[in-house]
Amino acid sequence: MHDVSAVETALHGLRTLIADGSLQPGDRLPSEGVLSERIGVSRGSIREAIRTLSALGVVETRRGAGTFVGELRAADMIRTLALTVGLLPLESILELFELRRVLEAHAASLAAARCDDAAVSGLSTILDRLETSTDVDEQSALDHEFHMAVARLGGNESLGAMVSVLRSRSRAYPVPLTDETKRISDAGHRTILGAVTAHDPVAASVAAAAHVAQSEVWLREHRPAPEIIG
Amino acid sequence: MHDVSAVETALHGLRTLIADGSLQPGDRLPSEGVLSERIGVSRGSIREAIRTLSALGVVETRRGAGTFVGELRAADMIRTLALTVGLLPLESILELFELRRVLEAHAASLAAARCDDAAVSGLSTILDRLETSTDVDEQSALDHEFHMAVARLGGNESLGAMVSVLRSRSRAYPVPLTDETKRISDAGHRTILGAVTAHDPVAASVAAAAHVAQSEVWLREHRPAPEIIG
DNA sequence: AGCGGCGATCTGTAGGACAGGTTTTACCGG
DNA sequence: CCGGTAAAACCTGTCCTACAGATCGCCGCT
Repeated sequence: MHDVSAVETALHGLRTLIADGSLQPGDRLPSEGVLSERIGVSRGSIREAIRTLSALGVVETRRGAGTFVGELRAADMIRTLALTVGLLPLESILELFELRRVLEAHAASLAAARCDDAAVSGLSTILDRLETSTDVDEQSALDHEFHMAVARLGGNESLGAMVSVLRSRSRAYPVPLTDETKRISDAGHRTILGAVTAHDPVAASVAAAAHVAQSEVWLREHRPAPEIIG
Repeated sequence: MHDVSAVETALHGLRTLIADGSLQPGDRLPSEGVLSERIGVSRGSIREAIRTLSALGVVETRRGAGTFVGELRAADMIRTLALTVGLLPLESILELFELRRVLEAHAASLAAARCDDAAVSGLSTILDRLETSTDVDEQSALDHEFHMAVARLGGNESLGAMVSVLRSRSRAYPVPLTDETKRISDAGHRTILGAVTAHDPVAASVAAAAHVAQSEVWLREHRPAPEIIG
């Protein structure tokens, strides 16, 4: 056994404080100075350990106030992937389409089972705006909004977060929107909405899977160059 | 707009270097000293930015040698969630069971479509050992091994990584294994293997979903206290 | 009691110093 | 010319000090 580095020691110490219940969600961590003294490593090492936990969504730091344990919700941690998914090459994105297809299909089926009239009305409004929009960026935003609304209707926050992460990167590889593709895309949205409105989970699932698969086909055909996303 | 912090500046700089292709997977980053001078922030801030990317699986550091861009594979980044999932409370785990059910079911259907005789033989061997084992830890390990083997058979590395992450935490909330539960669990495994062997994707999917759902039911019934996992 | 200000505390950042690794270079013997 | 070894250059890991800027809390004043 090689000896453990100072940052690893700090990380282990912090993780244990949270895992054993000493620190509950929302609690403030001891100050960096105190932690430094208690764990026996320098303040810099403590900070690096906190950075690690912060990157993973476990804690969040407020300057001047302190570092606080996060809510420890699965969705928060899944969302931390968004930053890194933005760096993936096209091949990896295509690999992730399989997850996206499965999860969006499931979310659509849940939405069909659970949605109410207000939700249907909201979805319909989004599609109205999307179909009449002429601005590409707006179309992309509305498309994302529609799919996220469907995913949220499923009622599982982690599922929504996962879909959001998977979708975020696809937008970095823009498929050129011709009249033809937009027509097909719009029709796909209406099919999903129709199945959700009819409370038909199977139809909704199939429609969502088909819609995602269609996007994947376009992406494989065009293989656009990546755009850097802030 | 408040001004951007030094670490954020460093993070943005590093992220851009990777996103715009200046740094390819496997490449070595400029040394911390050089980055510090080039980006215009202190070495400490550079290190914190690198820690962030390291925590997310984007780069990896080797002492004395340098920091290198990772392979930028989706599976690697998904795996970084394992550390944080280990801190989630039971409620979050139950929420994640929905994802697990959907993804494992899909993985099983893929496995059924794609597996060969050697794979079936390997899976069967695992179950043989699992069914005759009397050691709880060994049973847990073999159970995990079986499910991961099935997930890998799906051929999608990201899917396997996701299933692995989702499963890793469940093991921290151990359901007491009675003769009854073990019998049901073993039968579930055999059902999955049978469907996979028969190349019946639908049956495999249903069997896997049922198996995961059964685990969820047990977990909801017993609600065991968490065990801290190293 | 309410309020304002001031001090204590905390994070953010910079810079220097050194230990302990790794890689490259230069030198020397064959 | 080649191989091997030792030194030098380089890099990350860690600690220390110092100070700026933000935030919080206490105390005294009205």
